[in-house]
Amino acid sequence: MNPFDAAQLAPETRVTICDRCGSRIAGLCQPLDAAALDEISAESQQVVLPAHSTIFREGDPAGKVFTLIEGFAKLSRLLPDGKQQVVGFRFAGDVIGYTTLGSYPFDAELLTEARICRLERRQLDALLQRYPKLERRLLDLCVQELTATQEQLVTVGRRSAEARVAAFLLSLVAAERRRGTERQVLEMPMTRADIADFLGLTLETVSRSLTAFRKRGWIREPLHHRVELLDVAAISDLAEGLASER
Amino acid sequence: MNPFDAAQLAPETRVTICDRCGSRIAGLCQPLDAAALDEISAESQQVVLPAHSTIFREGDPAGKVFTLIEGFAKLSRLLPDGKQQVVGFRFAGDVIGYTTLGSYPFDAELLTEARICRLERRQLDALLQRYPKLERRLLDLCVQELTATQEQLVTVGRRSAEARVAAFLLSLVAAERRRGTERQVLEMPMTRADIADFLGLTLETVSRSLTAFRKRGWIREPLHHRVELLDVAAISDLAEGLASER
DNA sequence: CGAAATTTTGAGAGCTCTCAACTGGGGTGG
DNA sequence: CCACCCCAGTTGAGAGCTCTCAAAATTTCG
Repeated sequence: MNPFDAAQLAPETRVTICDRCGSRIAGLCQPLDAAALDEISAESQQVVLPAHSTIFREGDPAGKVFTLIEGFAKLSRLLPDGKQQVVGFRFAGDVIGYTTLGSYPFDAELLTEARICRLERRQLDALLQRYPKLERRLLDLCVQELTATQEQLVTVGRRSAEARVAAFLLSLVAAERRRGTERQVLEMPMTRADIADFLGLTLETVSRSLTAFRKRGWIREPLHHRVELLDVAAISDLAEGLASER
Repeated sequence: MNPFDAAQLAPETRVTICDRCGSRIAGLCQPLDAAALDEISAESQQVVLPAHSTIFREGDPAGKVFTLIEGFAKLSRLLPDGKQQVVGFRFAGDVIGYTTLGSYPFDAELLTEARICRLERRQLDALLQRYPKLERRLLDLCVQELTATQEQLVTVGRRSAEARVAAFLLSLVAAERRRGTERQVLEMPMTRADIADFLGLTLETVSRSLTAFRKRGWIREPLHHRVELLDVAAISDLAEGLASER
């Protein structure tokens, strides 16, 4: 099931370099010097996986840690009754699957084809011992994730349907900015259902909200899985809960 | 405003011991040896604050880190339109206000009178350098918080009103267990409004749910701010989204 | 080109919110 | 000491937002 266990890693795809991960993006290795990068590179592997691959499932033993070099991923939890809650989307540069728990607390699936750097958890732990800066970096990333998740809790708990979708669009802009590239047309590889499961809505409600934004001239979807924000101010006001007095 | 800046700390309240924090509860100092405890004790202070004190506010410079020794606290964020989202409750043993960001990302208020251990952030950072185990401990705590917040996201995003209240009651049991003490009658110092702001509901809906549980014989509220779960199985089933086939 | 998946749109139902009134307890001031 | 007020909680009725169910339109992909 797990593509990493499938031993289908052709030598060509097993690039042994990870020192480019942190070039423009804020990856795990960012604070490391050249020597440390060499060491971590020797122990990590890069692989390219097709869209919709499963990186790991909730409950799997948390034996590996991943960094998304290129592409998009979705982290989600499943309820007993089958409903899904997306706990976050991940973008190039993000670390996925680091936990001090024994098993992963959520599913991680790719939304697009992606390049991923993977590292054995016990090798990472050894590196943490050797490079204290790395542990600090991990802590920083965890605090950021925690803050983002709390922000998402505010969105889901206290905003109207349209305000949630507006906040989601703004989070795409923030992620784009975090990656350094600031394009007009954003990539939005998630389906309406993914967005709905992230925002605590149904896919129909998400669709209606996006249609409403389009009709108001706030957004444009020039291509499938692409969106351009034409009126960021209006979208921000809506996300903040201010009536559109504009 | 901030009680810690008010310099009203009488010498009596400035106990310089923190080495009892981690006795039965899982505080920050848990992994430290006696020597380290002595050092951290010298640099931290214990204070007792009355109920409803503000520990810090969202946006305040994050200059101190707190450990709740005894009592209950509420962490919340405020939306521009005045609505509040409680991002978590904190119990004895929990660390509050550690962030790598420059300022606190939420308000922290006491629900009850509480004993708190406080430490300058820069002193903590110095300790982190000296005791790597401490940094590891902080990372563990952050991962735990993150996992709990994601679980809360599932609750708020995907469960019905009664299921959310049921999940909240179960989280009280889990917190009680985490503290080591396992009593029948749980302390529940939060108001209906606090619970509502935690669950993304209104206080009326929370009240109606609790009344329904009481009428079904699932819970009992022998005193103000106390609750006893009489039918944990039924409450669990409801929280899981299973219809009460029981 | 055809099948499957995704998205859009519609109509009605239902869950939760909003607004409101009432109750009970605790503190305060006359 | 007691009346009063304020706050927390409860309960009720109606409104509204979002969900559910359904079908059509559109896009993707084999």
